[in-house]
Amino acid sequence: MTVRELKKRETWRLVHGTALRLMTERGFDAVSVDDIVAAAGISRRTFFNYFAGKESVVFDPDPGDPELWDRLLAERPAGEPLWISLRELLLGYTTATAERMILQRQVRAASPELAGCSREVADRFWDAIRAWAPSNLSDFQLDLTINAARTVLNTACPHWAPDDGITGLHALIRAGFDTLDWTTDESRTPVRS
Amino acid sequence: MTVRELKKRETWRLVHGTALRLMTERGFDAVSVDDIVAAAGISRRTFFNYFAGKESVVFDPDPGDPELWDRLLAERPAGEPLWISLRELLLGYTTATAERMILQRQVRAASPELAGCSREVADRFWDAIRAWAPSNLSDFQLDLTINAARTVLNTACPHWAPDDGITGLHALIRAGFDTLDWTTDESRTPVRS
DNA sequence: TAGCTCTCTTGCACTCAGTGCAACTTGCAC
DNA sequence: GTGCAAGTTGCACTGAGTGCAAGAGAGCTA
Repeated sequence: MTVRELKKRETWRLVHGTALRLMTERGFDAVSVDDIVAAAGISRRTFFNYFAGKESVVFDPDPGDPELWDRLLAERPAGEPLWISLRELLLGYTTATAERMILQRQVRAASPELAGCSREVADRFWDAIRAWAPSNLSDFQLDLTINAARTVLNTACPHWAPDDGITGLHALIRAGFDTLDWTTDESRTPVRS
Repeated sequence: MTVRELKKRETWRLVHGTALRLMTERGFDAVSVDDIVAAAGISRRTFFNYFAGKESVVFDPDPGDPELWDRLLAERPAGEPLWISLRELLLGYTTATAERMILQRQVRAASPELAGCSREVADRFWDAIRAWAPSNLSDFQLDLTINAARTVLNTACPHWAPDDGITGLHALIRAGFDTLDWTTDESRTPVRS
């Protein structure tokens, strides 16, 4: 890891942390990009080098996350039903990033304007899963299965009281996967070979 | 229907139609609000009286839709499993608004920038459904069920070739509801009494 | 360590979305 | 017709996001 890469990662986390702190205090709309860059001590233009927009600062994955995704995907045993894999991936991811999940939840609590914004977990994570998932499904069915998992998380988050800690979220995720479970019909349970 | 209400409805449809035509030709980002109001012959400020933002002009429900929702909800027989009701509601809604669905699909085809924007059917429609749905479910399970139906539609739309007409979309919706079907386990099939 | 190069940062000027306000116009009721 | 309420418009403003060109700093090589 070169000095440059290290600095970039540090700056990313500085800006990210600063922004989420301010937004937890005042709400998303009440914090301008100028507020963030002033508090973080960088220029306005640099902010947009790191983040495509103001929403990205809340929802983009940590620069270290792709490594985590690879590890989580590698841990899934061959032959596991896809629906179970998805559940375990989400549980693993939310465990490893519990601190961020709670922060994001607090920003949302302070920012009703973010309501319709389902991006709890980065798109790129779902893309990685889609590329990894078994191919014995049509494109449509694969997208549908993955989007259903996404929906479990997106539905669980607003019902989650972050005071309960990350285990509260986990309970909702498990309940959601159980509710939508379609592994009861063995004949259409997709599995990785 | 007073003259005022009639004019409002006409203006709404004029602006909506003009905007979607321009966006189909050039793409969402390449059409500015100034372009729309110039083509529709209204003032910039009036545009924002009708629509909360540029996205709203694409995704807001037609002023006549709430009437349609009421009719569709009233048509569902008592005792029908919720999952089936949701399927039929979506089929009914997309049939009645086929023309708009196709237009929206074309705008999306011309506007990759709208990709992450799952709003095929207005939030207010889902709110109406949530208020109507059976109460023998926890809040979480109800939200999850409704969001799962939403996910079927949101997943179906990008897989839909609008050249196939609305029946192409219907086939995908049916297939999606079948894939996620959890009425196979009778004991947890929610039903309206 | 001097010098070259490539990356990242910054300031500036610009476009466009969205809002508050006050003046004006038009439908509607009495 | 007069008066009120609803709808429209122009204007001036804030804030997000972008293109560009100049400058600062990292990293490599001799």
